[in-house]
Amino acid sequence: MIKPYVRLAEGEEVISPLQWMDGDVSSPDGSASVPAHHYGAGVASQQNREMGSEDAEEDEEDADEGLEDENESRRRGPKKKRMTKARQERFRARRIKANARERSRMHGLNDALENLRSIMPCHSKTQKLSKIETLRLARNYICALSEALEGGLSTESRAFMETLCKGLSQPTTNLVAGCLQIGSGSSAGMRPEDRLGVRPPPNPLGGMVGYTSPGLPSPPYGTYDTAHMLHLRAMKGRQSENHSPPEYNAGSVGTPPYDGPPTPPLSISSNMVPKREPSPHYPPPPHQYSPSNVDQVLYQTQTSYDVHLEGPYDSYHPPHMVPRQITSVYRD
DNA sequence: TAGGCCATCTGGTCCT
DNA sequence: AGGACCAGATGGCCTA
Repeated sequence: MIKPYVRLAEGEEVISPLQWMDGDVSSPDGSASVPAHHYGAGVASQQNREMGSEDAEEDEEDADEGLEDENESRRRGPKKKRMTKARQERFRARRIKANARERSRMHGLNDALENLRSIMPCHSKTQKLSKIETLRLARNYICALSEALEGGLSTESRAFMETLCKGLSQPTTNLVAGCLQIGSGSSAGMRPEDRLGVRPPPNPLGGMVGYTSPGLPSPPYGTYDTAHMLHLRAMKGRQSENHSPPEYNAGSVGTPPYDGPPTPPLSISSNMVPKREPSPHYPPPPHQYSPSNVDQVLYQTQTSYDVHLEGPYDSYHPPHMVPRQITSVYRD
């Protein structure tokens, strides 16, 4: 199937769906006619409504003409300019340019997000964090590092991990936990391009082989929130040191207290321990590769989330979202 | 099939 | 007038 949205290479010409609709070109990728609606965004319908074919527009104009004249004397403000053909052309050209700019703006935004992903404590090219999770993790990372810098938190502590994982979906939490676990372990068997980038915090739990608990609470659903604990700790720290990160200053002006998404609490006891039969992807056949920490982490990430949630998934983070294409990590 | 994520188009608003 | 930014709408892709 043809992908309607393809990020163009530099210098590649952007073909507008407007041109497309006019039948100027066959399709963006040069292939045979792809329906205009493949450009999404209700483009076809919206365009028909707002710009549409010249004929449709002229007809509409004619139809509105009477009404306009009738109301013209009563209406305030500048007189609406008649949509001449020339104006339509200009409008169309402007719209096409604006679309291109918007595309490139969004690409720039995505590039920046990609840069952000690349410096996250858990970075993998094969398992991309979603935009929202990237931002949340970044925020947590900054907070965690701030606390570490200010001496209030060891990068090897559970609290660091908790701060890092606060408000993240469980799959992302698993991934982060797994990455931190790998940090002190070997990366044998990993492809360079797939290596999970592990930054400052080494294994927060002292290099345990079987990472069984990220140190997150496991209360009954809805009765406990790590944010509370962090908040309390921060409050306590502020009393003694008075230099908590802004986020934890309850009465601080500016950044409001962070209300994480309604992610169900995590289960300490079983968060990273698969409880069901191994997936067909793990352990791997010996002739393909030998199991490594990465495999275990990926396997755990794949298999743990659907058995450890104690409450309903929040609507933003169903368990399947974050570990995308995870099974393809070692496939050629 | 549902739901999340994503890219894109679009019109509105603000600014230069 | 035109560009940047934003949010809403829409439809495709992907996974469970």
